[in-house]
Amino acid sequence: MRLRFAPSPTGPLHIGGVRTALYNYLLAKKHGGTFILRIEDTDQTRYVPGAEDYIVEALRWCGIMPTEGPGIGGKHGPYRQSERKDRYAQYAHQLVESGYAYFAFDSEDELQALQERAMATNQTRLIRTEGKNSLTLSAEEVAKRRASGENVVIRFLAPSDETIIIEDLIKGTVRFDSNTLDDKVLLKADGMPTYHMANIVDDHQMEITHVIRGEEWLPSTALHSLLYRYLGWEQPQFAHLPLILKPSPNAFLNKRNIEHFGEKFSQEFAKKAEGEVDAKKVQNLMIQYLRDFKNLSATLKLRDKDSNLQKDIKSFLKDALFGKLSKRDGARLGFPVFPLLWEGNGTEDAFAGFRETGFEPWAMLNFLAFLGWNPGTEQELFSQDELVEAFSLERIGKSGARFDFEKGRWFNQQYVMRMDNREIAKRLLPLVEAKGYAASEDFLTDFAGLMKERVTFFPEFLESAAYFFEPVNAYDEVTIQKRYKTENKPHFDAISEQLSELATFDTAQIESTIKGYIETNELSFGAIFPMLRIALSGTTKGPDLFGMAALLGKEEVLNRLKKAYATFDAIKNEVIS
RNA sequence: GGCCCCUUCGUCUAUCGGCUAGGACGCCAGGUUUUCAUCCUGGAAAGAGGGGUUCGAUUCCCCUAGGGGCUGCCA
Repeated sequence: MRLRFAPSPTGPLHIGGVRTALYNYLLAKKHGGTFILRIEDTDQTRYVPGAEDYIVEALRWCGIMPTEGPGIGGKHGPYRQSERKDRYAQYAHQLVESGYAYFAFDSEDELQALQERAMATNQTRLIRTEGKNSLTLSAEEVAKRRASGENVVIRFLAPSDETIIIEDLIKGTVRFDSNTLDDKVLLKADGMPTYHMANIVDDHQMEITHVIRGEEWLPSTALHSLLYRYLGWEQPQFAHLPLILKPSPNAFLNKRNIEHFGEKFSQEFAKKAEGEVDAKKVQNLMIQYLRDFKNLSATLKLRDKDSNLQKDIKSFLKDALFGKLSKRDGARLGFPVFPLLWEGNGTEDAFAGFRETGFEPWAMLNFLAFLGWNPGTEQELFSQDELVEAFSLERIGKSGARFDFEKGRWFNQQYVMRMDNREIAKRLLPLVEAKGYAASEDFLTDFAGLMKERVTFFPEFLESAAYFFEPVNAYDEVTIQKRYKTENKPHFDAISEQLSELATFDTAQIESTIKGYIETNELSFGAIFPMLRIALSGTTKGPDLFGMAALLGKEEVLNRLKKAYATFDAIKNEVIS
């Protein structure tokens, strides 16, 4: 079994691509097959420097590295299509010779006119019958045009009156009427193949047995199947994955934020619109539509009585709110749609990454795996090995799955909570150093034990518990004003005193000391605990008070208590005066 | 416009003709707890509509509607 992931280096690899790579990887791994990376860079105009490196780095971070690919090696290389350029032309010409393809010489303008007319009149063969090509021109003319080196492409000659049947491993039997197929370009004027040609040749030569790819390829699979047949090659098995869709609008739209989104969308609309637009009017209309967020798709339906502006706005909102998950959605909705940060050129082209957000790679993959697949059991958390074992194509669903970032958060939280404390400590070390803090691995291990149930993403360890690494710089004044009583000051001093006398400053000792003091003096926990907590951390939120104190250490605790009580009085006095 | 795919709670989904329609995220309520979080218990929440087939349809078929994709010398 040989499977390939074949992205195009036109930008960062997005999350849908990662899922496709994952499914390919899982299936290969499960059946002892080979997982191959192939770079589909046949469009020189869309090549983006750094994109290929990004793809490889992303796969590496995810832990789903191919065993054949560019920079990796393998017997079926090279693995960049630009480096296999020579291989494609001969097959395109072979198809011409065997009558399954033809030369075409149409100019860009002619072609566009033909395509528009074809669409308007539902004809699929206009380019063939009315264009300039080796079917309509004389042999001399064709020879002359080919010799002159003018704009020549090779087009597929779609057959008539055939039914093409694809047995898709996910979608089942899919039928196409060959009369609805148009004559796709196979070999471009620059000598490069199109995706269709390159993909067939490479999959054949690389002995790919299973093509697992996004559903957007399903319509062109009829063409691919025909190409295999006409070239006399056995075709691989196909499996077309359901798409990952944008989050449901009513998952993030609510009464409070429609103004915000109205403003955001109207700015985007203005940027896209040509000519002047009445910004205020656009924004108001958008908000009006958005207000009906519970049945937006009905609201956004175009009506005859709508003005052109209304229609434009509705179309814009429909594109922005429905359909395939796109790179823009991340910035719009505040979550990453790429595995790694992509810096690009300027802010418009920069995108956040799951890695930088603090995701564990396998948590992200576990989350992505469930977007379109499920094991049929109630298990949701899978180790890498378990997922390889459980995965199968049969359990991939047919319908598109909406991206739900909240669920993604939950997956990561589960991973963090289950992670070994020392493992967390090791991962925290570089983050700690980057912040300029000093902490040992042992300290961080205990710290992880205290904090991991309170954290969703790694950076939060340091953000929500910075007080373990630096002095408390702000106290929760509201709570102090409410709960702190100056007359309890002697008690706090006495607690400090008792703590200072502890020989072993551990969680149990600290707990029994403080609790013992409260009980013997008939105080309430509520009068003491919150104040101690604020004294040590500045906030009422946080891990177990005694564990926190133990980790901080006796000296630090006594210092913090001393400093805090002085400040508490000042805060309390401020309020009174 | 044409072609193709899809349709169970807000979201991800289970169900392969017998269903009081199950689970998870999120939400709400309660409990445990020194706070927060975790954890536990409970709750609201779904089979797009219409026809068939069948003793029986969420499950099979058809139509309609809705959603999605493709329709590029992009992949």
